[in-house]
Amino acid sequence: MTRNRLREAAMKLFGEKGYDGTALSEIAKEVGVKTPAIYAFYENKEDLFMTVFREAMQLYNTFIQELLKDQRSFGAKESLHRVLTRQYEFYQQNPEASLIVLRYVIFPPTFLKETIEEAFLQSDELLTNIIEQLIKQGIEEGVIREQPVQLLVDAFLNLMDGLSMQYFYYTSREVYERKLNHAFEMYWNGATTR
Amino acid sequence: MTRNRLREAAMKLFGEKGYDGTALSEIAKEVGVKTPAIYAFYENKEDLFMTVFREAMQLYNTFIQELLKDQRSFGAKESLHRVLTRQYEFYQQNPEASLIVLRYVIFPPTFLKETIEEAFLQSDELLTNIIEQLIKQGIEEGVIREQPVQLLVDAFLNLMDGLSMQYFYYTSREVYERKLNHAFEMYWNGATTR
Amino acid sequence: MTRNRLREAAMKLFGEKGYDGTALSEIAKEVGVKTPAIYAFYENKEDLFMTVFREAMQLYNTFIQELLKDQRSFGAKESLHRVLTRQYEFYQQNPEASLIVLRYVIFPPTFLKETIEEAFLQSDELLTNIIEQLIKQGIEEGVIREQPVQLLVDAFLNLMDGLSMQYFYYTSREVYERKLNHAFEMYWNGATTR
Amino acid sequence: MTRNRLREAAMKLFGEKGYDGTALSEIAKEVGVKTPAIYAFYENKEDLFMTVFREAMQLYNTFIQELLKDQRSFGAKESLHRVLTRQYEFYQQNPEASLIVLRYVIFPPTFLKETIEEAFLQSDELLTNIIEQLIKQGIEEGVIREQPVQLLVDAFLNLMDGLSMQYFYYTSREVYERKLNHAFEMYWNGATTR
DNA sequence: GATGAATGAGATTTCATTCAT
DNA sequence: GATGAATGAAATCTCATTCAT
Repeated sequence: MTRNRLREAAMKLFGEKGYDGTALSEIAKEVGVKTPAIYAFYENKEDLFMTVFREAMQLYNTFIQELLKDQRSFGAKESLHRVLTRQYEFYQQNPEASLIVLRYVIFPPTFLKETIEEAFLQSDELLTNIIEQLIKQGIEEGVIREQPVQLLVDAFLNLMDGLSMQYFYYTSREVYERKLNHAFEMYWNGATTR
Repeated sequence: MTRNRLREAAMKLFGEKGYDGTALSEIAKEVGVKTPAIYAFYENKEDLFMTVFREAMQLYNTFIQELLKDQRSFGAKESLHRVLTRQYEFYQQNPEASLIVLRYVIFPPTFLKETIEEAFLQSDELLTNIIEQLIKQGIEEGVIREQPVQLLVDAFLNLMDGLSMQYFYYTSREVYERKLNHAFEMYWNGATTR
Repeated sequence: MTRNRLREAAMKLFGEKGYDGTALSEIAKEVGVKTPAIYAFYENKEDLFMTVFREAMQLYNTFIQELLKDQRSFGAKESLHRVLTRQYEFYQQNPEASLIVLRYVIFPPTFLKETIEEAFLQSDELLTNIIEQLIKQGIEEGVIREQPVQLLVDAFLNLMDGLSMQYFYYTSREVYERKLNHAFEMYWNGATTR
Repeated sequence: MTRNRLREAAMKLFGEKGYDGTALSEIAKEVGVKTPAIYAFYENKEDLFMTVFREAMQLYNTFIQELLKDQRSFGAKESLHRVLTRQYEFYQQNPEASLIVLRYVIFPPTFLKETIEEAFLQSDELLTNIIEQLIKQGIEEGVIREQPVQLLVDAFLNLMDGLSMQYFYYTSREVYERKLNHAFEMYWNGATTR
């Protein structure tokens, strides 16, 4: 139990204050335990961090893999829009994991720059594939205008990245939802046949 | 001189390794000076950081203000596209300042969360105004289809944010330029009259 | 144990060399421990000092309170003389605590001027009351000549203060005892009926 | 000029905050000059302190020597009382020097314990002599009762020491003057023929 | 599993002092 | 005389980590 509570506290604090900005003692205190207790479960700070990061990354990966299941059930437009809302839901339901992923993908601590880049490229690739399929589906369906797939994919991924950043610095829910819908609407305007 | 070289070294290191991850001794060593020399020029670590952050923020603000000058000289489409390429140039020409702004706007050290948020909201507002004007101009010119301005603005800002994030984790120049152009093309498809 | 030994070493060194003149490393070394060990028991230097000062002050207060118990058992003359000898004994048996009280009552470190003044005024008041009672007792007994009580109290307290100072700069035992007895004899000459 | 202003600032600060508690930079700032300027006039911190201490000690010595001049002009009672009031005046007119003398006679910094003890014993001896003469004069005059001179001297010096201490921890003027007069009155009661 | 005690390494900061200008 | 720049030494304090219990 303590093991998990430590991991959760670490996830929260590493996300909020960063790896160097978080002392093991803070994590221990959050759990109501003394610092050395951490070493009963984790080899050292790095190990705890890696555990946390892996878990966050895995949650994120799972989320992306689940995007696959939805696919064929809806039309392309709804599917793409759902990708955005589900990303949004994921952020809301896993705020700490999301923060970790975002933070350390952009700003990895020196000692695991490479590990993180690899881990992330994988899920980035998977996501790219999913989007690509949805778009192809849309083209097949005739709702998306015939045009280079990469153009549509790049733009959509860009849209997702923009929304990710905005999620973490605009706190207001309404503002964010408006931005999400506006961004998608414009995208769809550009993508759709008319 | 030393004062400036310290500031530059600090900008580089705070950007790369974060506030807590950067020791004053590293900054001093980079400049070829002993740690206490820093205190001849800056009150303490926080002061040095704030100086660095303010400078970076000011460079960024200046960049945004200069976007204004371009405005009427081109058509709306070119103007908007130029906003993106100039942002790109700014990142290339001021890689350290950009990194600082991006990093600390999203992940401020606890002790200056508020200061940073304020500072950033200002330039965000200015940027929003500029984009809004360009879009209105485009509507007047008849090249942008009549539709709610906020829709167009939100989507464009989202696009810029997406590109900002991508700039810092896709190192390849070609990939980035492709993404920039694709994102803009899709945007313009959605915005333009046809 | 270490906690107490640190407190004792601190009491000794703070008394001898002053707050600013004593490095935590000296205190640690005296106890045979490394400096950071101090932080396992005391929050910081100030905390250690305050602990030490409070303890010294409390020893002193206890000493004063115990003066009360003696009271009625002897005649006024012997009682007053005993006050002096017991103060003397207290200094001898608690040389470090005495030094701390004396030193920091007169020369408090800036950061606790007020705390110390308050703490001291309390015991000063108690002492005043005790002396006052002894003197009234003496007047009742008829051994002290009828005269304003405050006159007798002020003079006696002054005498005690004088002896306190002298205790710390005349090291010789004989000299001190002579001075004590002379001072008291003269006092009594002035106080007594004849 | 700067030399003197530095000495004055040092006297004030060394008196208030102690040798270790006073940074050269504070002294310099008080004078409106940068720290290294001090080294144009004084070899180092110790030198500055010793200059200050010597000056204070010399003022004190001068004061004691001037007590001699008064001597035969008044009766013994008035002379002795004048010793106290002049000591009081000295404290009032030279608060900083007095504080220095008092502080470092009781609590010398380790590096000049011996120097200070010597310096002080001299003036202590001189003072003792003066008091002794006044008392002998009083006995000759017949106003002081025949009794061992040392008894009277010890008691009087004790009285002076008590008043010195009290001067520095009772701030109120009225209280101090009352205490002075009361202490002397009692002393005189014990000393005088009746 | 958990903790108290302790430490080594190192971080920030202060300060007396030097030196070239 | 005075200062700006710099430093060595050292002080306070933090923190990850170890180890015996």
